[in-house]
Amino acid sequence: MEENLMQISDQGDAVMKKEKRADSSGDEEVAGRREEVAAPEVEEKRPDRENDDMKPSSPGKKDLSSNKQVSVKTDTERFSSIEPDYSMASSSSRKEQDDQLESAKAEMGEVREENQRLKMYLNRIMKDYQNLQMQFYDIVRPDAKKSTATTNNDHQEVEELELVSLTLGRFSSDSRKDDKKRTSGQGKEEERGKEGLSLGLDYKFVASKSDTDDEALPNRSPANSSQEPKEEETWPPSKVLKTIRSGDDEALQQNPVKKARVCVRARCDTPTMNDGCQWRKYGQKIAKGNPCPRAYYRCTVAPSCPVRKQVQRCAEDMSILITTYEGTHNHPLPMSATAMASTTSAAASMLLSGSSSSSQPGSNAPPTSNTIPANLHGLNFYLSDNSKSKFYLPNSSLSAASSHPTITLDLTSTPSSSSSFPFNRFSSAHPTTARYPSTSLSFGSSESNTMSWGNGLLSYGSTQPYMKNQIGALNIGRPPAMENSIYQSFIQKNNLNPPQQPLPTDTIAAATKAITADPNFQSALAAALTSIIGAGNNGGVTQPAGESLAQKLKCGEQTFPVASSYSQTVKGNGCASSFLNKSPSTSSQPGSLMFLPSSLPFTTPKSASASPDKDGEAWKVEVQDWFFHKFIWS
DNA sequence: CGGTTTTGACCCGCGC
DNA sequence: GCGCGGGTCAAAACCG
Repeated sequence: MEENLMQISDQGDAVMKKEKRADSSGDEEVAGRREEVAAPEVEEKRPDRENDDMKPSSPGKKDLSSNKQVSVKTDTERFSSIEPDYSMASSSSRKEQDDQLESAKAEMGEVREENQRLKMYLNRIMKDYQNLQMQFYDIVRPDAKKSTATTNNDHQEVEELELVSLTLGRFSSDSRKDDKKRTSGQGKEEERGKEGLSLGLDYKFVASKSDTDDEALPNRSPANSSQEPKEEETWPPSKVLKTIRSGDDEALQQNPVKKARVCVRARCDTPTMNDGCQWRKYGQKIAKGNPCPRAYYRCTVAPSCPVRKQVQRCAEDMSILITTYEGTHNHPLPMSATAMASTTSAAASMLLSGSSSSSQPGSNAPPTSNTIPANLHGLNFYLSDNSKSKFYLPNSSLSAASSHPTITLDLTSTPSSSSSFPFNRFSSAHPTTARYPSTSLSFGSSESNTMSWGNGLLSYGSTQPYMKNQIGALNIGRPPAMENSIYQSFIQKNNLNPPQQPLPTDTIAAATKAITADPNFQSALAAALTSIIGAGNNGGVTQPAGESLAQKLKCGEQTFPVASSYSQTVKGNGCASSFLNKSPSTSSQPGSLMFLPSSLPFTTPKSASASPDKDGEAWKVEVQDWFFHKFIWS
């Protein structure tokens, strides 16, 4: 699975590159070369061309079907105007030119063949991936459900999950109405987040009832189940659009009922971790119980942006930086910032969805794992069954009084091995969140936490400009030299096997996003690749000048796996970096790694088809490992 | 000079 | 009502 998916990505990348190359070869590269190489021989080729016209499939000539051939002709004709110049050439040089033309054509043919081959690879890999994903669901879901019987619709539903709504923007919902509704009738049915995800990669569940729901509400009564489609129907895009139009900013701000916060714990040597956004410090306080001052920042990307963050060192471990995000950006974000923004938005939405149900007056239902996915499902997020069961809500007694429900993303866990990572979780114990209900997510990559985000928390934006942005959200900045050195020193200090790739700077975001994108991975991959390769040129919005992407973020470093099977098995070298170096998207941000799939090794897909035979546990571990490495190291 | 940071004052919610 | 603590404001200081 791990390798398979990586290969998918790499293959996909390669294919896309090839495609691009092939496509461009028709009009640019090859054409250009033709101008240099083929043109001189045109005149000489004229008899041949006539022959070609007479005998299109004449032996000895590469049959370059389609546009390339046409293009050659066109060029040939175009260059026929300079024929007299070349008529002066000697017969030997003509022969050379002829050979060059032949070689060029042959090369094009090879490229074409290779392209076809790679396409076939990609298709095969996609199929493998699908199969593996199904198997993965089969394996993971039982764990998630435990007592819940697995339905036979899983595969169907998995396929349905491939419908990805590609939108980016604020998605505030009329959740309060819904909440009221739900409160009265179906406490567990909250399916909408309360806060829109301005930067979230919205995965919209388009298909019919999802497996998530099934799993999310395993105990759901038939009546509830019957209501579920209704809930789904009450969440059509039109509603979203309406909400958007009506200005959910106002709605959000006018409803301070619960300002969800996303707390990110990560090991960070720098005063603040770089999430790609521009922040201005507007205050500092000594919080009770923590000698370290808490700094208050607000987003300055847009003057009216309501997003704020608090940064504070952990009292227990000064190396841990606790960053708490609050609010939703109301503006386009720099590419480098979309990841964190999406992450926090997703987490916030999760939290709101989950907490709201439990906080409903009269609702005795604790925010069990079942609740969350259901809530998320309706809105922008979708948690599959497995993730539901593993979603950890330590505080089951979310009080309605809490004004700041907090979800914590713990990136501080230190994996001792790829398969047994400590599951660091903390919640209300944390000073910043002590007053509020909290939800912990650890990205340290224990099985549960890793997969808890594994199903479509985030999806991919469809709008092209935003698509770029979203892809950018997957970017993993390559740390600058200084940072890298710090990281390396850390690795050395801890006697760790240094990874072969430079430290990803947007580790958190990348991990989160990638993890959350899992259920839609296939379609998203294709779309993203298409977008990236198609766009090719830039990474979208440039990094704000205030902070360099990789400047500070050194978070989650300890979550990096050591001597992973991934790195060893897949490729000895930094496949990610190798791709990334080639990535056209890196132009806008030197040193930035763009788009997650780039991290995937580009190797033969053999492991993909080989892995399905693994027993459940080993396979699961590998999957986890893959996720971990993929997201952390990409 | 404009933007950012610092820092004391102020506001507000909550608990007693 | 009062005190506490969190959060924000805004003037001054700082910086490039």
